[in-house]
Amino acid sequence: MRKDSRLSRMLHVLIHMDHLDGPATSEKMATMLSTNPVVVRRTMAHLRDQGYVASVKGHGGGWTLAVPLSNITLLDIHQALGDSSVFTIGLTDEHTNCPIEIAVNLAIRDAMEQAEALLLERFKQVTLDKLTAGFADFQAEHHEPSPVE
Amino acid sequence: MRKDSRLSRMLHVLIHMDHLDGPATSEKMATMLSTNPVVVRRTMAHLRDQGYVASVKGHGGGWTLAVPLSNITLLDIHQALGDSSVFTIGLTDEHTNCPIEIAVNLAIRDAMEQAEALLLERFKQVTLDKLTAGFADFQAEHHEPSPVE
DNA sequence: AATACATGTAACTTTAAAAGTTTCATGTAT
DNA sequence: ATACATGAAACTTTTAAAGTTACATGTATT
Repeated sequence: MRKDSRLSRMLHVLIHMDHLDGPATSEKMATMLSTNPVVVRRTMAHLRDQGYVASVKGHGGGWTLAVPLSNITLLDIHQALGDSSVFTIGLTDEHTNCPIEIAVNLAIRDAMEQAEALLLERFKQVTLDKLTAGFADFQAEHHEPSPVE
Repeated sequence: MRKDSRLSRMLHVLIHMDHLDGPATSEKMATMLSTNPVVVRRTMAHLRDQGYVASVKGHGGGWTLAVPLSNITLLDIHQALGDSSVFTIGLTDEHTNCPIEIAVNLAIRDAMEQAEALLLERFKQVTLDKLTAGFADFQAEHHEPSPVE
């Protein structure tokens, strides 16, 4: 089953973006993520729709953070990507009238809902600025002026 | 992403098997699950390998429970199916040397491990006999003698 | 105005793992 | 001998993310 690595990728680039002065192009982000610019634009579009980043077309354009990292949680990004089911485990036909099947699905669903609630709660507790808080290097480089172009 | 419905399906048939006198054939189980006998045998093979069910070839053969439902938990079956990752969320290249990517993956992995631990703990607390404990009907029918063939 | 650059988007193909299918070998009561 | 049932190999199908190709749209720069 193919894994959804969008959350991991987006968090990665968002933090890098915070270390840049100018906008980041899809091309550069794609190189950073070992992927394609179209995949980057497609995924970043979700974050733009929720107001976390902004995009500018044309020469000198690209993507910039619209909100400080301290105001963005893992949950925010997870939900911005469209909170599809986080589990590979699925239930069988939910329109069944077999009491056994209903009882089985109820038990599995209950456990999954509790686990998902915990996952989202953990995601909610972490803002993006905290992820690299342990790395003094990154905090020092943070917003350091540098020549562009 | 295609969901893994094996756990749901196997729990369903295991409980039905407990209500039967003779062995259940892959054919009958497939009909019950709206699928194919080969899919049933392939999945049931995992449970047989772990000793939860037994299979008998030839005329009058089929599948039978090898352990009482009260001795089987959801976790047992989940693990018997091969405890692959329960999340659709994946991490990016784990062999990276980018500190940001490492920090991001660490945070996501940490949350997922906690959530998975809770899921498995919930699975562990439920034995299969408890799933239909609320249905007096099923308990009454339980092991009732009935003519076969 | 022409050009180079960058996003926006449509319309595909590829990928991975469960699920589904076909076919036949093997084993076992009657 | 026969009918029945599992075991297993060797496929195809399914699903959504990922990857790709191609082009339209918009915007600084010269």
